[in-house]
Amino acid sequence: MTHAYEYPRAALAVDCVVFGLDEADLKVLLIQRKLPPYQHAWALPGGFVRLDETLDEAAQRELREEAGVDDVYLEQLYTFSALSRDPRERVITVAYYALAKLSDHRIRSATDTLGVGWFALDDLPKLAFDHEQIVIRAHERLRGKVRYAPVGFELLPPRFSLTQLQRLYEIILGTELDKRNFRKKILSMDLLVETDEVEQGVRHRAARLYRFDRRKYERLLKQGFELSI
Amino acid sequence: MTHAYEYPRAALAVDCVVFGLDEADLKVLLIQRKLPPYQHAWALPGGFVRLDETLDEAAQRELREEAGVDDVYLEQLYTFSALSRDPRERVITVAYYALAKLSDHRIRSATDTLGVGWFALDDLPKLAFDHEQIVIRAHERLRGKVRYAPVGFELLPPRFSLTQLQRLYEIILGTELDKRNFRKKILSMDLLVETDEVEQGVRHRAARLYRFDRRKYERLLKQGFELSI
DNA sequence: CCAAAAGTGTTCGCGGTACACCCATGC
DNA sequence: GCATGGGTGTACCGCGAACACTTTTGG
Repeated sequence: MTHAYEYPRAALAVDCVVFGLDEADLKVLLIQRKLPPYQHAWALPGGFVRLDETLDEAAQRELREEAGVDDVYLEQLYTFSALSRDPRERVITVAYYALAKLSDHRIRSATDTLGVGWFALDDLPKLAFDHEQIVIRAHERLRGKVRYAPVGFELLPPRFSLTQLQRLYEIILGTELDKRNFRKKILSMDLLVETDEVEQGVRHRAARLYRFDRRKYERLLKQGFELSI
Repeated sequence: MTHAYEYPRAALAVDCVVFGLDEADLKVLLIQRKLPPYQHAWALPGGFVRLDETLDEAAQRELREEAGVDDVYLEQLYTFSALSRDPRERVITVAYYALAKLSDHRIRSATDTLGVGWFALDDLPKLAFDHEQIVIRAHERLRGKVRYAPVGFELLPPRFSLTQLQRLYEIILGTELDKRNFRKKILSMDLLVETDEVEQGVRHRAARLYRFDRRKYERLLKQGFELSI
């Protein structure tokens, strides 16, 4: 038997919502489409899945090829299947979201795109296909996840100040947090290690830098510890 | 243009983990395969997606056709894409999980299955394909979700006793709960309405029955209320 | 009257929250 | 010396946790 199923098949794609964080905003990486449909419109990086790769691999490949993004935290989000989400034909897309350290990425445009850019989440251009919905879903997931899993660190450099970390939570959760309470809580979890470095190039007192102790977190996880912000 | 993409395509399927709850156990609905591969093995209900239906529709249709299950809470879980998860050819499957009221369902077997049955989650037979992994993932999701969303009620009859509800949480979370604390907490949320009915046919004091006030829950949600068990 | 489960309150300790001032540094 | 953000402690309150006995009902 060569085919389990001989009916016409939908095409299968992946699309990625790559988040990045700067001083003030959560940003999303978009590419500008070179070809129809939605020619010249901004869209999520993504493309069709090949027969010899898993979905995770397809997502990573597309990020690399289309945006020059590599080595990011990547997680499957949801599979979108509305009947006419692609005007050409039936295309079902498995959406992923990724967390990138903005500073890391010399993002670049690829051959089948016009450009690549970071856009503030609350000021996105009009997007191709159902990509706006996908971004909304990704944001919801990130908001939920950041509270009980240590994913926020993926958006920060390896060494960061407590103020940076607090701002991360404030931006993602959309709430203000009390500085003293935040520090007490975060430090009491005992998952941050104080380094001997301080912030550079600021014109006020430099903040101490910390790093996240992933090993310790994994150890605590196995003992039933549950992170919660 | 008829095709966005002319390369060979993976087949796309859906598979459903249907949970049900009895006095003592969380159960999963399985069907016995009539045809190869994995002939006679137990498997999740599921099948290939048609071009004219969304994934949600495909999942509902398969549940109806293969197991006679209708009108259940259904939620997309994860898309599985390991290269040789199906020995015939490349098949990617979108997994769903469903919550059914055990009493409701006169489950029945369909023409391309040998039988249908409920199996205790911690005593499953060997399953076809990667279905065991899918079940594990579904269970994790249910455990997580039940604590901050009112999905447990989907497993209970419309009117239930507090003891039934407590047992539900104990079974899903795998922990014992204190009766007095549980009642205090649940009732303080003010989401259960006391009915004037009591349990029938027990040979001890009959428990009062409650129902979940979904309207009120939706109203509170909009006001920023967050359920938490 | 006996077995079985329903139903009910109080105490204690911890963790969340509210809140304001001094300190270090660069310019 | 001034502007800017870094860094710190305490008091209060509410919620979760621990814990045992009486009541109701059917058989």
